[in-house]
Amino acid sequence: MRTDRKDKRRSEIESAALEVMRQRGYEGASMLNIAKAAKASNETLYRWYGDKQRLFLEIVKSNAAEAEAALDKALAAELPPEDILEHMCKQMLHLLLGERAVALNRAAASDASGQLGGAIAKGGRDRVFPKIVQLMGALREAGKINPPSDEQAAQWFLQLLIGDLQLRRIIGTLPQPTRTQIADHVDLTLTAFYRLCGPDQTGV
Amino acid sequence: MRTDRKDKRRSEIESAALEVMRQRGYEGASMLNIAKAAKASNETLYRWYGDKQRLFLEIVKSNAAEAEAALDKALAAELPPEDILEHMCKQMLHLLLGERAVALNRAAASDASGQLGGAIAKGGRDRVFPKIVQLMGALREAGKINPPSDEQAAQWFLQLLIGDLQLRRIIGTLPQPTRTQIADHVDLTLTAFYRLCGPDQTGV
DNA sequence: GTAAAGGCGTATAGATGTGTACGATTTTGA
DNA sequence: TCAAAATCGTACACATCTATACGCCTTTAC
Repeated sequence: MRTDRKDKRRSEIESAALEVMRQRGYEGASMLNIAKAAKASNETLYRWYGDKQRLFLEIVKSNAAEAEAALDKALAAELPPEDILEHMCKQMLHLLLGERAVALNRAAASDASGQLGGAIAKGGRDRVFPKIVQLMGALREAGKINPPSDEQAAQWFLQLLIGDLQLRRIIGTLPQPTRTQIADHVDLTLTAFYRLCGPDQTGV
Repeated sequence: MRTDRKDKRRSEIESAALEVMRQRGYEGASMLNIAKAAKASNETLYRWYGDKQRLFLEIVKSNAAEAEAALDKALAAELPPEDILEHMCKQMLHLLLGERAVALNRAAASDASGQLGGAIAKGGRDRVFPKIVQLMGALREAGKINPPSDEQAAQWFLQLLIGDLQLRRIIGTLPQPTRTQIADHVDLTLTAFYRLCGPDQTGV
């Protein structure tokens, strides 16, 4: 199989895995079910991935790579930092509350070994947080915020942005938000964030 | 079996179920494994609960009842509302980041039907949120905060308090916090919260 | 063009889970 | 005390999953 065809096949299989997982949960996403859904042989799945855990590990990794690229693109834009922040808010909410991330987090919650969770953290929060700290530094230097520290600002920002939304998505009590809902939530978040970290704070 | 013995047995079985779930995940927590751990017969488990999902539904319900009672007790204390708030912070963090709640949320994340998640929300957030709104009202009347609305204050409060801590616990990348860590986080949360909603806000 | 490699579909052995059944033992209730 | 009910331990039929194997067919490499 040529490299590009093989890459395409891998991504098809991984999409199928996520789709089965979405419909039947991590438990129901057996290698057999995934193979059927992808019209692949389970022998191929075992040859390529070894076992179910490593299959999902691969998915986590490629998902993290995509997400990081999207964020980097937003961060590299030639815009004032407050516009970048707003843009990043929307992107992160779409990413974190979308079907893929939700499915992967569910898989991680189902995985008693903690390997999937570790991979998600390593490819996700651990990579993203420093970038947000940097962005906070840029905002501070632009006089937009005046937080106790950039790290503290980043932490508050993330808490206000995500809060328990992701968890509620994962346990299935919150539907995927529409673009409008995301925009509204971003407005609220930014209002609160600038109120909390704005430069016009008394007693800082 | 006398009622009190039966209640005790039920709670033993439910504890065993959570312990097996903690060690082997929702997938590994089969009725057989739970029965072995509880030294019960699987016939008894099926007679009492019907199936695995309903077993965990029962656990969710009894856990929610306990949690609500604890919160009510804190809320009913004869203290100024800001002391009640601080007390409630600690209690909620202990509750939400403790082994029981984490295990149940993992189970809900593994449950494709969404029933467990629904039960958790119904017994948890849906009940707790109005109480926090009420507490926010008391804080506002006491002149401690001046938020856009009590609901908004409650939402910001919850976001600042919990943020992504619960999710990180659930995917296994955050250990159970110590009492000291919880106290520190409560301090930070309250600082941020009063900064965000305090009465000395400009431009409210 | 042809041989090698690899995927597909199916088959398989072994392990495990679900839900039920049944005798032996214990507990309950009168 | 004694009969009824319930639990325990074990067994069972049935289904499913894991991981591997093999023949068939397509794709790749030379």
